[in-house]
Amino acid sequence: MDDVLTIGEMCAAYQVTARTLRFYEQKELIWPIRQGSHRLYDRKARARLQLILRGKRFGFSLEDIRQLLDMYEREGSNQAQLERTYAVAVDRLGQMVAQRDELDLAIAELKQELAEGAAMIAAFKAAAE
Amino acid sequence: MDDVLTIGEMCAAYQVTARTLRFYEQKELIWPIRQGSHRLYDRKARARLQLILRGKRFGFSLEDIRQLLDMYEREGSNQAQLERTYAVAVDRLGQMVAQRDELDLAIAELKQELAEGAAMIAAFKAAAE
DNA sequence: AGGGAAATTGACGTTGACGTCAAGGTAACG
DNA sequence: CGTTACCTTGACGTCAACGTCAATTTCCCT
Repeated sequence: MDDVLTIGEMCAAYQVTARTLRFYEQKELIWPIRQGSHRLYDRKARARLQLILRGKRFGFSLEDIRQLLDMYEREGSNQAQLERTYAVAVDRLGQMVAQRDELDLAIAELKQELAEGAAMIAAFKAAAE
Repeated sequence: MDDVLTIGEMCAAYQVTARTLRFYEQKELIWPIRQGSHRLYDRKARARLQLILRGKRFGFSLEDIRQLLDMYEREGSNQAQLERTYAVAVDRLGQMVAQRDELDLAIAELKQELAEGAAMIAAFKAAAE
């Protein structure tokens, strides 16, 4: 109990499967310690996993996340890289807002159709002649 | 010019590729007229395509759309089927709302991080130790 | 020492919605 | 009649993010 978790404990703790953890490792998103052939996840690895899961909630792809993590792992205080990271985040935010607006629109439309009588029914009826 | 469009004209008119149209046909979403081996899209086919594209904007899967279209093509005024269609739409609306709420939350979080200084920067720095 | 639980690597499978050739058929224009 | 543009079918490829075996180790407990 040296502040490291086995893969099974990680699964329980973060609600992910072992396959997922190995997959992230293969994709170079995380590097657990090796004790023999077994994996052990220390604080750093767990912090990275948290960020990965967080990034996913924000809708970043795993590749986006890898790049973001890499930028910081490599040369944290580099101003240029810092700005690029910021830009990536702003960009993603823009996408998210756009996506939400579209979704809002679609929701409003669908709601109205449902209110107007019968879902897409009127529309579908029209198509069926 | 008998109120039918060739596949190429359809592509231009609806901003889809020929592959997409053939794919929809293969999935039994649309049935263009055949003139020899060539396809011709009449008003009905075009109406169906519009509905398909519309359904996609609502986030329905092609399979959902096929089922919805089928229900109405087959026996439009069947009360049971009508209710099932309605239920599908309500269900989908629920999903959309849930998705939007999640998105709103994520947007708020990301915005705050950006405001707090440096995107996911603080977080990523922490992970890099 | 034995035996079940937990881990390992490797490799192929899945899902959805098409993309991308390849190898022709056909139709319209001059 | 030729050529060029458009169309056809068929089949395999792609992308993301894992799932699902299978065949072995390795660990922990009694």
